[in-house]
Amino acid sequence: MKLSQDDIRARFKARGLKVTPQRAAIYRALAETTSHPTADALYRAVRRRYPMISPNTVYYTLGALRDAGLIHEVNYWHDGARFDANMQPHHHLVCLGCRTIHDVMDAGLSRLQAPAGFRREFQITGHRVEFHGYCEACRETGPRRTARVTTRRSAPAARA
Amino acid sequence: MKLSQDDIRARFKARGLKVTPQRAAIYRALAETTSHPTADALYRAVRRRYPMISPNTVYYTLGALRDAGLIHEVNYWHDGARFDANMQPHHHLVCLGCRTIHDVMDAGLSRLQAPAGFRREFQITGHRVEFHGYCEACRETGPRRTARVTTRRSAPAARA
DNA sequence: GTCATTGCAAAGGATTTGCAGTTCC
DNA sequence: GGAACTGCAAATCCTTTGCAATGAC
Repeated sequence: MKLSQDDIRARFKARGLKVTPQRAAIYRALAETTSHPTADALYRAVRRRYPMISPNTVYYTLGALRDAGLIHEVNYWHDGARFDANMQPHHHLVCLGCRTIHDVMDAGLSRLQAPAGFRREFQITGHRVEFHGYCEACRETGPRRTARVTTRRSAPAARA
Repeated sequence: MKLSQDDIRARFKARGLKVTPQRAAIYRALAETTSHPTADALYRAVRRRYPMISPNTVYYTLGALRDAGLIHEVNYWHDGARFDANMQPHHHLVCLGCRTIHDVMDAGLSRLQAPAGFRREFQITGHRVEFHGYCEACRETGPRRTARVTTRRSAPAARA
């Protein structure tokens, strides 16, 4: 989506974000692609126009935009591959507070289909449903967020 | 799930995997938890019983178990946080070949509900559906796999 | 005996931190 | 003026690689 400088300015203001050239460039780059880039890819992209920009700024900014509700972090599970020996079809519920992952067995969810258009264009092999929410213990604490993007360091050690 | 040494042996054999103590320990640790641990968490867990085990072995073994179909890699998207400026409710289709992510707008998918039991126990804030498959270009090549676990290095640079 | 598997050591690379200087409001 | 933001440099830590030794079949 093409955005004017004023569009961006207005969106930032509406969320109480300071407007800086770097920040606008990062948001613009993300808004104009549908490729779901990583933070690093955005860093590289924006650096073409702002060679001085630092990784720090990109990571910090993405965290700020996310917390402001201007962008989505598509996958919270980027803290490393996660494994599961349960081979029955099932889905997951992730607590956004403590990041615990619960198994959801539900036959109905396993019968979902992608829209017809995609079924023609793609060979669909499966799907997965991920519910998000808060467990009882985390209900009051709200989302676990830092100013930065990732949660790797603060994720609880999985008990295996 | 509790597994006897023989169970494990049988499962490995059935898939043509060599049986080694380390390998069995890794699989056992994963089968006995529902916590969806990371590779690193499993490394730490198994190391308690096999202090000599190397990270290499754990990563290598997880890749082998996954390729053999004995375990699932729950989240392929562990190659870093990915972002999206599209704030309308939507879902995703991931090509398992080239890792491209496509947006799927479908109102029906957005109305899914978690099973009642979970709705009581959790405060559900949303959900996400992720379809997996192969785009036309990748249809013949099959899954992109290495012996190892991650795909970080080989993921295509997102165009932003 | 052969080949997959393992351990060790070291490299790689994305992400994070501290901090000082700068910019926006 | 003050708080938020930025850049720089360095550290961190998970993950990967090369290679030689080992062990399963």
